[in-house]
Amino acid sequence: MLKIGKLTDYGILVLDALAQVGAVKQSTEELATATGLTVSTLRKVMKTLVDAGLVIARRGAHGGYKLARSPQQIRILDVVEAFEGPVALTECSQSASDCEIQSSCSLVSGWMGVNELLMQILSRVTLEDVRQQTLSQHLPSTLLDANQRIRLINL
Amino acid sequence: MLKIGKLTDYGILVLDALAQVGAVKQSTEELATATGLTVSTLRKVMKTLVDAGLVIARRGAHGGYKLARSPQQIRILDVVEAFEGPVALTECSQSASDCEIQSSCSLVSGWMGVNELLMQILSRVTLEDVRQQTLSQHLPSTLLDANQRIRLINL
DNA sequence: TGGAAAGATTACCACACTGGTATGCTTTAT
DNA sequence: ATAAAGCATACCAGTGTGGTAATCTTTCCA
Repeated sequence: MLKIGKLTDYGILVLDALAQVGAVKQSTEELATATGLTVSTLRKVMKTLVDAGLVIARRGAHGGYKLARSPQQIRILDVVEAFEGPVALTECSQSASDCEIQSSCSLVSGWMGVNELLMQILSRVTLEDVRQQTLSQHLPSTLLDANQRIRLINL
Repeated sequence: MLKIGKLTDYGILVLDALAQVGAVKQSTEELATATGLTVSTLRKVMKTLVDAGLVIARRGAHGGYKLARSPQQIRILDVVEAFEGPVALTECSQSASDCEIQSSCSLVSGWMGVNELLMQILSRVTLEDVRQQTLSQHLPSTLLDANQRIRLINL
């Protein structure tokens, strides 16, 4: 399935909600109703978002959350890495040292390339792109045919 | 971490081993020693590979496995989908109907775009690419800078 | 034609991870 | 001082993954 976790998805959801209201601070309660998440779950999400520096929190009375920077400056990669850790398709792409299966090591650099490609994609898509749904319009599947592989890779 | 499962990794490993010997059939035992996997684990991997039509099996005495087609014709996407099922970053990208959290639905088409992008990448990288490690040479990270986002997306 | 070689099928289990929830602590404005 | 609000921690159930074994079926060949 190659999926991201639900928490990551929730993270985007929250960021979207925060982007919607601009610079206004939002409390946990407000975000809960805006996103449909429970307060408990939200807390966990917010912690990750704050730790990653994507959201700024203000404690105490009249506190709340707001985006640390504009939606155009928030890369999907940042969000994914905040929740899932470093993008590493295989164990080896993460720490090249502790390979259990020796023979697989010959393939490591091949996987690294794929990994790199995916990261390039995720780092080029921003929260704003996802919010505005611009990607799907720009990407009819007929637009890219098999001949364009080299161009895509060499860009 | 956004990782693929170990079994998927093993799958690539096996395909690599099969590619190495060309048209010669390989038995489970031979593949086990070639890959460093146990026979039991291999059996599970082989079933998936055969079911997906990536590998052809011949039963009975003097049986064995061989690639169903050339490494250039085996897309990484095929392998990933064989082991992981359809690529779907979020639940919604898979079946748009059963959205639990209503508000998230506004973001679905945004995610679909990202999903589509990833699939495009994975469908353009072949087993041969990974084996020859051509990707990493073609992809110094300096080659793609932030300005090229639009070009990548519109390609 | 029977036995050996080889793949196919099924089932089971331990472990880790994810998602969800609750409980209590610390900070800050008024 | 007190209430509002975020922070930290811990716990638990369900699920998925990876690993392994036991048994069945097919095919070749002596």
